[in-house]
Amino acid sequence: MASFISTYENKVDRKGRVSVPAAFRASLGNEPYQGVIAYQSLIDPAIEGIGRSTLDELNRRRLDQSLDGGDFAQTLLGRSDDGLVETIMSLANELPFDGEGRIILPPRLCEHAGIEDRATFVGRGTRFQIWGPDRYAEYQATELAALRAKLARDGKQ
Amino acid sequence: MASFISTYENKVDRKGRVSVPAAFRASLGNEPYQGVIAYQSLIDPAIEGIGRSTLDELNRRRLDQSLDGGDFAQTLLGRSDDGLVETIMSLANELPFDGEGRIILPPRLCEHAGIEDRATFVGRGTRFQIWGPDRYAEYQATELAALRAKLARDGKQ
DNA sequence: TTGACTCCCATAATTACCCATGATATCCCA
DNA sequence: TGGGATATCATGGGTAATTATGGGAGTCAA
Repeated sequence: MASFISTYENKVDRKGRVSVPAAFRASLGNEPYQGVIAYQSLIDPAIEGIGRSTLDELNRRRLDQSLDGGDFAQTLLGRSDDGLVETIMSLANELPFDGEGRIILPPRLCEHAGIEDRATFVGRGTRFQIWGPDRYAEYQATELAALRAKLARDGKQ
Repeated sequence: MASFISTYENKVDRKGRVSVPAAFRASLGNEPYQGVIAYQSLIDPAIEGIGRSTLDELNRRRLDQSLDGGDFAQTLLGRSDDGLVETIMSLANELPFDGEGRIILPPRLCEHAGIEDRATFVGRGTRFQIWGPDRYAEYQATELAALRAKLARDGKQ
């Protein structure tokens, strides 16, 4: 089970390459395919990252579900739900590691996240995110303040 | 498990050929038959695509289901459901790859999807779609807006 | 012959693979 | 415990392979 924790800031070089933090790579472990799946967050101005095996498992279960359920029309025409999974699939990119554990961030994703020459990798447990460093600093400050306020409120009751 | 992800826009040349994105071809993997199964979507103005093995798996399960039910007439004469799957089978085309991984889109399908000189391949996980680029841009914008609205609503609760 | 299609080759751009470096962290042994 | 030797990591650049795309020669049927 992949567990992504901590935060790392790495450089994006002229070819658009970034090193995925070694700890994250280790967390992806012995997956036969070496790389990550990345897609734009629909909530934050950031990139979401997961392991390839997580994606395959998700698709396998979806296919089994429709076939086992005898819902063959769904297998052929899709749209089992609100379309969230299918939309993510269309937005997702397969980013293989090079020999040094780097990936190339597609321009579309960099634009969405406001990433230029530096990228912040943020562990989120089962997934991770990639942010533009400035935006992330700002976001994190807000997030922490909100959480502290919430805890203070709950503590008083 | 074949996982079709990401979105690619490729040219349709004068002979009607389009390159199937290399990532999709890799996803079809070592299937003995090199090519794709394509049929018109009954929901979207687009072409649906799956691998040969997915089609075979689907039909095998349909056969199992009717045989297990002891409904041999159905096995031989058909019409197990509302006819939807059987209609799709009649609409489906087997499109082989040429040496460079291209396919030729049948005129009927191009018409249905509004494809002329460019085609957008959209990964949908277990299947993929082929759209006319303009129509897809429009469709995706709507789809994303709806999802964001839904996520924002759910988040507030 | 005229199309329609398949196979083969050419090319430009992009991407993957290889090796090199400095910095940091880790190990090992006195 | 100290300090040199050894890995590991992030980073940079050059070269080879792959991809998307275009066109021509050959094949088959009408």
